[in-house]
Amino acid sequence: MLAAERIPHPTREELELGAVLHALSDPVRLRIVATLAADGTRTCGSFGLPVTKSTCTYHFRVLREAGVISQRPEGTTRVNSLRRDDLEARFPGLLDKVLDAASAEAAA
Amino acid sequence: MLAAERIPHPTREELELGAVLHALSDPVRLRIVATLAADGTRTCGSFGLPVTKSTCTYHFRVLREAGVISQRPEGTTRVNSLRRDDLEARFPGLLDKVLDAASAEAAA
DNA sequence: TAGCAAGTACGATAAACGTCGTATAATCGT
DNA sequence: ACGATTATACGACGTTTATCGTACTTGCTA
Repeated sequence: MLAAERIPHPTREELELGAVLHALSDPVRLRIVATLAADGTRTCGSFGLPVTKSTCTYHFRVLREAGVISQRPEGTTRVNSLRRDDLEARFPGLLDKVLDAASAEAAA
Repeated sequence: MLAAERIPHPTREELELGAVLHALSDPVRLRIVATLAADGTRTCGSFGLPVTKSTCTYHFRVLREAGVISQRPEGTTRVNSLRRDDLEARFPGLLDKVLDAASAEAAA
């Protein structure tokens, strides 16, 4: 049964600014995105997030449904990656500035 | 009674990315910000927003408390303006990219 | 094949959000 | 002094959000 093969992702054209900004406005999710930006692809469990597994699932789903990340099943895990190209195509420069802002804030 | 003279605004240093992104993630508020960006300073009532007055008050308050706009009482109205400089100082380039993204989305 | 590890599904819950309506305050004109 | 205008305050309301715990599924591996 390869049902998990079909995890729904919005297309590039379907990306909505409001949903993206909302997805990025949560500290846990912003941390996921920043980690992913620095470090390529990661499984869900490898982030050391201060929340339970089910809450993780929830946050990854919010990010995926907003089109910020994509998830690909691989064995029992899911490999996450940033949808840099799609975000850049739809909202040029936005992701980078958010990431800059996040590290600027962390440095303060 | 000049109590209304002291509307609380966060300082530049107090701006938080999460709060700013959340403030910008609502369509009504994003429209307020876009209008303000295009048009300098405006009173609350002059936006033609599709919500009641009390909801307007609410949205302007969210934007002000996030540090996105400032409000200055003037007669019976409040004059709103974007806190461009503070946002730019704290999160360089962010506001412009969000505004670009908003108009890109509107054009699609 | 039996167990383990990684995630998901689902239900519960408390808090926050966006909206409204009504009532109130502050200021300007007349 | 009065009314009109502009906006806030407060309470209500239904919805969404972020969180958890428990139960389940899936695939690897010993």
